[in-house]
Amino acid sequence: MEMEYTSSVHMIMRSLSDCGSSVANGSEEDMEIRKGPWTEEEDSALLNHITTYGEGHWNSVARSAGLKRSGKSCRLRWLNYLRPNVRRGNITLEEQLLILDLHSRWGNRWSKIAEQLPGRTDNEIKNYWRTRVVKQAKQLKCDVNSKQFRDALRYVWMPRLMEQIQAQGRSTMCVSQAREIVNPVTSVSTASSKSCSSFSGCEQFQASSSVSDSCVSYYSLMGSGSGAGSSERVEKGATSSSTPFEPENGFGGADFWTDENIWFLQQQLADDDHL
DNA sequence: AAAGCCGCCAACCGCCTAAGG
DNA sequence: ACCTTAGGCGGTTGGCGGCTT
Repeated sequence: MEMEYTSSVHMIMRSLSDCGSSVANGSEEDMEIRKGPWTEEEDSALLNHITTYGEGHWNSVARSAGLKRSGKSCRLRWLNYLRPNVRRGNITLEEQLLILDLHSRWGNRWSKIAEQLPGRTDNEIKNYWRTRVVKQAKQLKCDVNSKQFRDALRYVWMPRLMEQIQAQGRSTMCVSQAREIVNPVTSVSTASSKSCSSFSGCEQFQASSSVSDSCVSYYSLMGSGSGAGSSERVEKGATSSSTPFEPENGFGGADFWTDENIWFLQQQLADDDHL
């Protein structure tokens, strides 16, 4: 990989010197930096260039690919869209669970979280968090950073998510593993309505900590760590993607934050207030 | 059918850090 | 040691499309 990168750099430098004169003699107009949505032509120019010379040295890439874009813009377009194995479309329940869990551990470290979800970009995870989770926090009149909301996520949402995952009839091995770790005494299927009916008294969860570990191991168990091998690109608006998680019935992409679940959580928060 | 609203997401912006001169 | 540049990251925004009235 490292060697590949080095040789790519070399090739870029060479291609740069090839087109250097045209850049040097370019008019002011040519130097204008384009902004806004990328065109198909730009995409293919960037893709072709990276396919040939490799990634990195983005300012050089922008110039030598003949793009009137900033290096940053090229990098972002590559990472978030053109890169092979980028997955777009609905975040699966399992991914939601993992995001919630990792966020509880690492906070807004989006790129770090994204590393644990192969094919997902930090941008997508960040968007998910802001458009779904933060929205729900507002709806619940909670500060997203408050202990109350964090506890709600950990002791109510996450077990509920696991229930729903289980309800899909998939990943039973992992869910049972997670159940063991989350609550060695009480099964999660009852946890959401009993042991998690109040956040107080759930300290043993914190002590035993980790849904995280189970999530991560779950993810690798399901084979996502391999990079999935699928390099198809999903066009804007498309929701399908061939992921190890996606059930045939399409439920995997379903939004967990349903009215029913919000109502449920509100009940839990209300109960908690009364204690 | 049209207008207004809202949610989602692609892309930009600004800041920070590391590397190189 | 300092300055400059590039890359990376998180926050923010603008536009598009779908939904509601």
